[in-house]
Amino acid sequence: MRAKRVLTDRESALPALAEAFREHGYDGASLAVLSKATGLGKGSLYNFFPGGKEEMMAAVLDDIDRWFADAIFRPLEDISSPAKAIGLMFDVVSAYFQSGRRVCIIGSLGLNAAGEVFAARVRQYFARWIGAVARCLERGSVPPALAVEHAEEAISGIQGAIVLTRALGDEAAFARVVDRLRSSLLDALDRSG
Amino acid sequence: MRAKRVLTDRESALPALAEAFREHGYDGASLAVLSKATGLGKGSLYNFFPGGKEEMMAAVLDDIDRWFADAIFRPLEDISSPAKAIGLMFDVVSAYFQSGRRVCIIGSLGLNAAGEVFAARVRQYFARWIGAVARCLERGSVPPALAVEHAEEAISGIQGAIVLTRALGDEAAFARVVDRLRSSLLDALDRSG
DNA sequence: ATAACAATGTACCAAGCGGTACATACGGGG
DNA sequence: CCCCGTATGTACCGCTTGGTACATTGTTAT
Repeated sequence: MRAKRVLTDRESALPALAEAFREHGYDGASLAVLSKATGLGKGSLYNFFPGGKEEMMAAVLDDIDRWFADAIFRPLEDISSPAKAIGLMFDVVSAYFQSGRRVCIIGSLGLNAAGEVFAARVRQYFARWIGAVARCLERGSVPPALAVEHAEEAISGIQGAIVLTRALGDEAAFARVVDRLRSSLLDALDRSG
Repeated sequence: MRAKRVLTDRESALPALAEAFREHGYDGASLAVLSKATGLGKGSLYNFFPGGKEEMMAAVLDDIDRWFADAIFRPLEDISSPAKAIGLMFDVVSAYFQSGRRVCIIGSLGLNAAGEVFAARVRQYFARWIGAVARCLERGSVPPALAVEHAEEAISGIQGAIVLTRALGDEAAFARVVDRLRSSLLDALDRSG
């Protein structure tokens, strides 16, 4: 049994790390915070992540990438009906961001200098997401240029909805904005299909 | 000459402080950063802002509030043509955020735990902005409920455009998203007027 | 039972943090 | 010209930071 020889592996610490980075940002998430969030001492943390904070954040980003690929990008390709795929995406995203209470780590990384180290990953995350949505719209006969524009509108709009919801402390605002985005994309599919 | 008796007053330090907070966030903007950004030593900084970092940020927020009231909210009320007022707002906002290169301090304050102290101001900033846009749309005969929804769409969309633009490092994305928002609001005015 | 090794807690480090104290430099009003 | 309050640089404070070192534990294979 080589695989499960350890009681705790770094994988199982990722969700707690992600939540800590989410709530405090990269700067604000001190090792004390990360230690309390995971229940792991500094010794264990540095055993699993020899590269320190930066490696922890990198692992969290990898985890998020994997999750998005599975839960968002792949369905956008696989589901035969583009309208259904888009609708599902908004549902899944709303749940993931807990109607805007939960911050998008990657989006907020791009906002200040602390995240510059991860700039390439941040860019790739958004580019992949926009690309996936645009390709899905194209499958629904939306012209390529218009598809990209709608995809940008959607991803940008979701990020804005998170900012607005956190600022107002009003989850209903998230629902309103996201529903409007959903309608806009579905309308585009209707008109083109 | 009572007014100009001092060589440097706290007012003149505000732009540099704002830029520092903008680029590094509240946590990331250490006193060393703020000192270098303003060219003032710690002595002077604490002479002007006895309350330390928190008072500096509060002063910056006051300054921003004042600027928005003058450059955004008042024109939204005063300009007789709602369509012109909305168009101007998007122009002014695009310039202010430098097509998305510049972060919205207040929006990003809401995103992590460091900004919790300022939660009330953050909420007020967004509520006022949405209110001003909504009232302007109502002046153009857009029904109240729809006006609020469009106003939310605009403010939320602008915040999202900033996030997206910073993430992609692509100012053109900001222009595309914001133009789309502008059209959406002007269309609503057209349909209702 | 024991050897080998991963996992962990603790002590420690230099550097940086926000903030304070204070002696000095400065400049306008008497 | 001097005086007094403001402005400023510097030294310093206690504390936290990210990170390291290491001795100890716990587990597993032999």
